[in-house]
Amino acid sequence: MAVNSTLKRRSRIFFRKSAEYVGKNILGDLIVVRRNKKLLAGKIVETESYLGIKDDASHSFQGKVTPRNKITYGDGGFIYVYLIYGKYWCFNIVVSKENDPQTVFIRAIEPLEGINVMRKRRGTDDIHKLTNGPCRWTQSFGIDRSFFGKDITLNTILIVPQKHKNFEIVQTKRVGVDYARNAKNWPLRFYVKDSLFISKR
DNA sequence: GTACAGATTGAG
DNA sequence: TCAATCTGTACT
Repeated sequence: MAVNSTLKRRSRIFFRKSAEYVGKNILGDLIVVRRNKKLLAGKIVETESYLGIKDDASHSFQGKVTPRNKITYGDGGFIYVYLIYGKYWCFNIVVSKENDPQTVFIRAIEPLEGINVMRKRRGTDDIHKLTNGPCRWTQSFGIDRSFFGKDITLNTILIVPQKHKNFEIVQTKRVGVDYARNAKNWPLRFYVKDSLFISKR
């Protein structure tokens, strides 16, 4: 995979679908980041969907708007990153259409290219600990506030669709949202069955 | 201006 | 099991 090549990628039309649809259908796809002549790539193996206004685990529950989450009310296909615990970056793709603030949270990746860069950034050689968590893979891929608002259909960061997906999808409740009253048990976490690269629990 | 929670991680 | 670490948000 060359740094400057044109890659087939998921389009605006795809990201205007629902969070459940996108969350399930990007499993097995590749995520590619190309910056500073470096190419990093991996297979998406775990996602969660957040349904927005009706979802009390979502940052935009009941139509709440803040400077931080405003972008989730915009068009699908843009990136929403936020800092958590003062040190980690969480990565989301805004999906659906304007004024419907649904998001897809990417929780884990299987590393494919740029593995030595990832090892250096993470400070470990263990390939299973580079990208098996929502803030671990962002660290490996160098995702930070500079990605906020980026268009995921352009060239810096993009999703490459894969045709042949020979795996089963496991669907469970989401991680770390027990504070949600109604939505905490909604089955909106999706992962590739038997993948060695999903987050623990 | 102050207070405080947090879609996690890593050490113990 | 539990503290790190600091921004965004809500409050005075």
